[in-house]
Amino acid sequence: MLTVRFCTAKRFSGKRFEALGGYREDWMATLADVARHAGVAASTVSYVLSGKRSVSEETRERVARSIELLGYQPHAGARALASAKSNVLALVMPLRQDLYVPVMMDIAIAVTTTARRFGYDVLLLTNDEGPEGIRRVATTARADAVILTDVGMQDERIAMVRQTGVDAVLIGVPADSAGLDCVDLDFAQAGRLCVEHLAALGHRQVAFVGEAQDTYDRQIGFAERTLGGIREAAARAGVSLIHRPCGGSYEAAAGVLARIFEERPRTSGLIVQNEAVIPPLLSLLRSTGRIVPEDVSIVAVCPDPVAEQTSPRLSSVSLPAAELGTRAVDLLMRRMADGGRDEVVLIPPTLTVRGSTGPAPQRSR
Amino acid sequence: MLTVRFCTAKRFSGKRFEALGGYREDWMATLADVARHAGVAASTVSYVLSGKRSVSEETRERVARSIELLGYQPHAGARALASAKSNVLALVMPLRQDLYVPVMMDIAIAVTTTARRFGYDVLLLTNDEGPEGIRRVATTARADAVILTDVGMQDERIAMVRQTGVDAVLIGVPADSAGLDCVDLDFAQAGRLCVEHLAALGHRQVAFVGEAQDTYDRQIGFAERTLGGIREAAARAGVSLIHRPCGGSYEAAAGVLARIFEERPRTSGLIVQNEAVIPPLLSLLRSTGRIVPEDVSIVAVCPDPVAEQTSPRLSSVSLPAAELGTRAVDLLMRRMADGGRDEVVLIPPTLTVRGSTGPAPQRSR
DNA sequence: ACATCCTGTCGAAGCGCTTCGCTCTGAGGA
DNA sequence: TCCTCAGAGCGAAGCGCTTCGACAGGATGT
Repeated sequence: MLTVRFCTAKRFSGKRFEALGGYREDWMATLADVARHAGVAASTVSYVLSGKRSVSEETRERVARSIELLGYQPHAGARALASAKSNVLALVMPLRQDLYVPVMMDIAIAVTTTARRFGYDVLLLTNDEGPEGIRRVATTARADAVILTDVGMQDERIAMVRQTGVDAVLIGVPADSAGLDCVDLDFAQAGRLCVEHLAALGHRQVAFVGEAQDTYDRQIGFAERTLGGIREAAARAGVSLIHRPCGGSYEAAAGVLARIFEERPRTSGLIVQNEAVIPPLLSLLRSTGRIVPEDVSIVAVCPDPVAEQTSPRLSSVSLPAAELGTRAVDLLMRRMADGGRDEVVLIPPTLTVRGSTGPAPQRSR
Repeated sequence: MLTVRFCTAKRFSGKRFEALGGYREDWMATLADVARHAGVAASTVSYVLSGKRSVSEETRERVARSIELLGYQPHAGARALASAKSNVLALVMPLRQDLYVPVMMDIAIAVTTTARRFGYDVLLLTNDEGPEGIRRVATTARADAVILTDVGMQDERIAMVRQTGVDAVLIGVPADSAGLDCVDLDFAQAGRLCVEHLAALGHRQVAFVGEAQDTYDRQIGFAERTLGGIREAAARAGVSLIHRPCGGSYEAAAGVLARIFEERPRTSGLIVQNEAVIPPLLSLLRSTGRIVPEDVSIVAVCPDPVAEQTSPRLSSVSLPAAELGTRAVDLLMRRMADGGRDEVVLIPPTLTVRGSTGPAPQRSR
C-alpha cells in the first residue's frame, strides 16, 4: 500500500514559502505538486478531481496515485475563490436557548450529517448576530446558502434573505412564504390528530397546555398552527376546549393545571405541546391523585424519545426533528441545483398510542 | 447618510465576468473597486482594513467612505487563500445525541458567540465522520483550529489532533493531556462537594446514581473523575457509599432506585449526575412515599436551569456549560496567538443549596 | 551638511485552484 | 480523399486578497 507521507494542518508550499527558507517537515502538497509528480498539467488534475472533462483512464489512475501518495487535499479557500462556491451552508439557530432544545439539537445534527453527504460543511450562526449574520455570511461568500430554524410568522431574517438573494430553506413556515422553500411538520394536522384521538375515546372536555405565552406573542408559526388545528377539530368533534399557554417551570405548570381543574373539573383530556412541561405535569397529576390514563388522558406533541421516557409512556404525535433537518438540506440542494420551487413541504404527522390515553372516565365518577 | 447600493449574495465582478457579458444588478464590490473609487492602491485598502501598516488619517477616511458607499465585504475565500488563515474554528460534537443535550447546546452557543467576538465563525462537525473529519477540516484549511467536546480518557480524536498538529482545545480531560490545552469543570471536586454537603447534614448512607454504564465503559473523563472525588470524600467523611450507573429511562431509574433501597434501606442521601434521570427519580421517590428532603436528600451535578425546574428545586453543583464554551474559545485564541501553554483549566465547582437537601432523618424512623 | 530613520504609499508577486480556449490525434462520415 | 468531430491534454488567465520590497519625502541625529 502507498502511504501518506506528509499531512499536516499547516500548509507550507509555493514560491513565497521556498523563498522564505525552504524545507519543513510539515508540508502540504498542492495541486501543482500533484501535477508535477504525475507528469501532467495542473488543469488535468483539476479535471480528474471534478470530472468536468473527460480524462483517459490511464492518466486518471496516475493522477489518483500521485494524490494518494502526496496526501493531497485541495485548499478550501482557493477552491471557493476560483469556483465562487464555498461548499458551506449556514444554520441559523433560534433566539432563545430555553425552548425545545432537544429538537434543535436533532435538527443541527441531521443538517450537518446530511450536508456532509452532499459535500457541504455547516456553519453555525446564533441569532445574537441577528439578521446581519445572514448578510455577512452571504456577502463574504463564507456560505452558499442558509437554513433558518425557529421561523416566526413575521420574521425579520426573511427580509434579509430576500434582500441578499441568498438561497435559503426555512424550517417553519412564515406568514408570507412567497419565493421561499419551507419545511415543517403539519402542526395543524398534528393538533387535529390529538383532538380526534381524545374525542374517539369519549373525552368531551379537553385542555390544551400550550407553549409559553411569549411564543404566541412572537407569533411562532408552529404554535399558532397547532392551536388552529386543535380548535378546528374540537369544534368539529363537539369537544369543549380551553387553551392555556404554559411556561416550562414547575410553578407555571402547577398554576396552569390548578386553574384548569378549577375552571372545569370535568376536564379529562390534556394536550401538551411544550415538552419541558411534561415531567412537572405528570408529577403534579400524580401528587393531586389523578391517575393517568384512568382519570386523565394525556397526548403530547413531542419527539418520540421524550414520549418514551416518561411513565406511563405518552401517546404522542411525534415531532420528527431529524427528518426536518434532512429534508431542509435536500430542499436546499435541489434549490441550488435547479432553482427554487418555492415549495412548502408539510410533513404529515402520525400519532402513536402509548400508555397515557384511555377511555374517558364515566360521568358517575 | 450614504447608502449601500449593491449588496447581494452572488458575487459578480472582475475581468472574467466583464468578458462574459457585462452589467448585472447584483454586483459585488471587490477590494480593487474600493481602491479605484478611493483613488488609492489596493494594498492601501488592505492595510486600512487590517491595520498592519500605518495609513494617514486622511486616506483612511476616504477609503472608509468608499467601502461604505460600495457596500464592500471582503471575500472570505480570497482572504483565507492569501493569508493562510480561514478565521473559522471547528466544533466537534459528541458521538451520542442522547446524553446531556442541554449541556452540549449551551456549549455550542457559547462557543459560537464567543468565537464571533474574535472574528471567527464556527463549523459544526458531528462525530459520524470520526477523527477523519478533523483531518479533513484541518488539511483543507477549512478551519484553523478545533474544539473537541465529550472527550474520553482515551480518545481517538486526540491522535488525529497530534498527527495533524492542528491547534485544539478539549472540553474534557483525557488521560494523557501532554501538549494539549483542556478545560473542564473540576468534577472530582464537584463530587467531593456533594459528599461533604450530605455528610455535614448527617447523612451516613449515600448512593451515587451515576451516568449510564456505557459512559463508564467508554471511559469518559468527567464520569470517572466525579466518581473518584465522591469515593475519596466518602472515605474521608466516613460515609458509606454505593455507586449505581443508571441510564436515562424511567425503567432504568426505577430499577436502580428499587435496588438501592433494597440493598440499603437506610440510604438517605442521593447524588445524581445523569440529568435525564432527575425527573423520573423525583417522581419515583414521591410515588414510593419518600419525601424530599425529609426522608431522602438529593444533590445533583447539573446545569442550574435543570436544578431549578424541579419541585423541590435541587441542591446542586452547577455545570457551567456556557462558561466551558467561552473558556475553550479563549484558550484557543491564546494558543493561536502565543502558542499553547499545554494547560488544563479546571473550573472550581460551586454547590448551591436549594430545597432538596436537609438533615438526615433520625435513626428511629 | 550628511547619513539615517520614519511614514505613507505603491506595484507586483503570490496564495492554490478552476476554467476557457487551443492544439493535436485518430476515427468516422460524406 | 477530405472534412469534421469528439477525446485528451496543455497553458494561461483569472478569482480577490495579503504582503513584501521599494521609494519618495520629511523629520531626526550628529
